[in-house]
Amino acid sequence: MPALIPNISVDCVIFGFHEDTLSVLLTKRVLKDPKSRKIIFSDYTLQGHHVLEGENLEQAAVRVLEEKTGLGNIYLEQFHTFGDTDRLANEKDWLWTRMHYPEVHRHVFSVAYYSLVDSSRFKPDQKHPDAAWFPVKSLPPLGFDHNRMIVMALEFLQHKLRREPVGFELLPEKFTVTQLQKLYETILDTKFDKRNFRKKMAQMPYVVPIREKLTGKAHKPAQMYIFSKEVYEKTKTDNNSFIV
Amino acid sequence: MPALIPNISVDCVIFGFHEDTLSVLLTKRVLKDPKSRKIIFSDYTLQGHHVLEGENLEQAAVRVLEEKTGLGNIYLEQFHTFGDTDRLANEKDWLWTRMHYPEVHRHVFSVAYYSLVDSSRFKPDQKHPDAAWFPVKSLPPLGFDHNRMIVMALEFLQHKLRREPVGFELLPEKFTVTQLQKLYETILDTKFDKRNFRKKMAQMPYVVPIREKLTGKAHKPAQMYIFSKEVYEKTKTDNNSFIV
DNA sequence: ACAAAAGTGTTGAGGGTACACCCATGG
DNA sequence: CCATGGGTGTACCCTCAACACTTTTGT
Repeated sequence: MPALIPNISVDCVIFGFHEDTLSVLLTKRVLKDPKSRKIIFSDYTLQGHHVLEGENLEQAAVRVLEEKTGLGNIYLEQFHTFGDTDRLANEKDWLWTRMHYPEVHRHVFSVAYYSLVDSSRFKPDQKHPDAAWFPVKSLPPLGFDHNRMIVMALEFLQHKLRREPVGFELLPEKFTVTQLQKLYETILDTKFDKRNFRKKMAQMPYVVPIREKLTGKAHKPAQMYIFSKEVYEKTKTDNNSFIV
Repeated sequence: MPALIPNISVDCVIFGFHEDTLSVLLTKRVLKDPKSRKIIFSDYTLQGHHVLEGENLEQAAVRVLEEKTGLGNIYLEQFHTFGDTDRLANEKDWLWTRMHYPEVHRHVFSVAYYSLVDSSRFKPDQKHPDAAWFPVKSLPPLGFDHNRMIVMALEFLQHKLRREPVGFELLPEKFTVTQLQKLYETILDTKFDKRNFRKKMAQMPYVVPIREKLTGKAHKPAQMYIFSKEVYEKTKTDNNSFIV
């Protein structure tokens, strides 16, 4: 493994959607006293790592995703770079950093990405025991400036969602209209009329009904759809405000 | 002056608006053979510089603007960070960099900002003889990956302009509706109906008519307006798609 | 008087919003 | 048979787009 660049890192705000809730994937961080093994503090952080020598920025983000979740081929978008000198002002963060990465500088610039994951693809278990989903609305104490990063990532996601059909990245391949509507309502923090929402969908050629229904529920089975990226690319205009 | 951080720079895409044209402020770059003083090559670059030790990112961008144009208090917005390993792949760029900043690394990460300037505030002259405005539509040969940066900056500006009233930053304090319309048409590359455009303006309480008319032209004098940031902040909603 | 840009209202079409009931299934 | 979410159509309003002529000045 090449050396890491001591003053540049990437952080990933990984969004997932479960049970009508938008969540972020966080990793538990624990600092123990090296001698007594007593826990000095513990909190959570985003998935992040320093960029390696000879590595492109985006490669670094992809690598972080892959290492921390095992997932590949994920929607990823850079949204902001954080470079204040006081990013590591909190003594806890500096202590932790020095302990784990002694070569790292005091002033680290972090390029932040957000990514959208079909959360059924990642259950925190097995090889990634410290990762867990937390609802955006009730986050645990976070290290570094990661609170600010999540808030900002959410704003970027909201803007993006209004302009382009990225919501599908958060759903399983096959989904129902109600699932999609819930997703939009949750992320944009609004309510939509069921009939009007379905009318919108009906106008989008890239939301394609398939010969399958969601059965097993104590009500009428729901028609399932897939998102066709191919149709979307062919039919999109620059005029596409997706919703609202 | 503190040492510069050898692998992090900021670049500023400075937009100005003159004579119904959107322009970018570029600086002439010349590389001469140190012995013969013969010109090896010459082209243009954006305004940029490395971040200094102990300096925040945004501070660095403000400093670059101030040093290169003498202007302060300018609209500034970060839009993307460029970090490909081959950013300095072009031999010219590497040659020039080594000559002027021997301490700089081969892999430099550049945080790019765009800024909007009332172009009447900066005429390239006096203390900044190498800076000049170039229409976005006809740029000279550019160094580094600055072409890509400008293209991307323009896309961000277009999105921003549709959502928020930032166009005023490119105009003098007092302006006419026609000037504003031309600005929107130029940046968004469309045409608007004069009457419909004026109706939109009339609905915006923060575009305030003043007791002054633009005289001296061989036609009916035009009403002048100012942009009230104060009124805007008080009346804005999250629902503000500004134009189109 | 003429050129040149400023300024001004109306109409029609389309899209968005509001709203209530029946349907198919599992338990 | 009942509870649960799935699925459907219409009427109104408001916003957006299209369109042509008069006004005021400088030369």
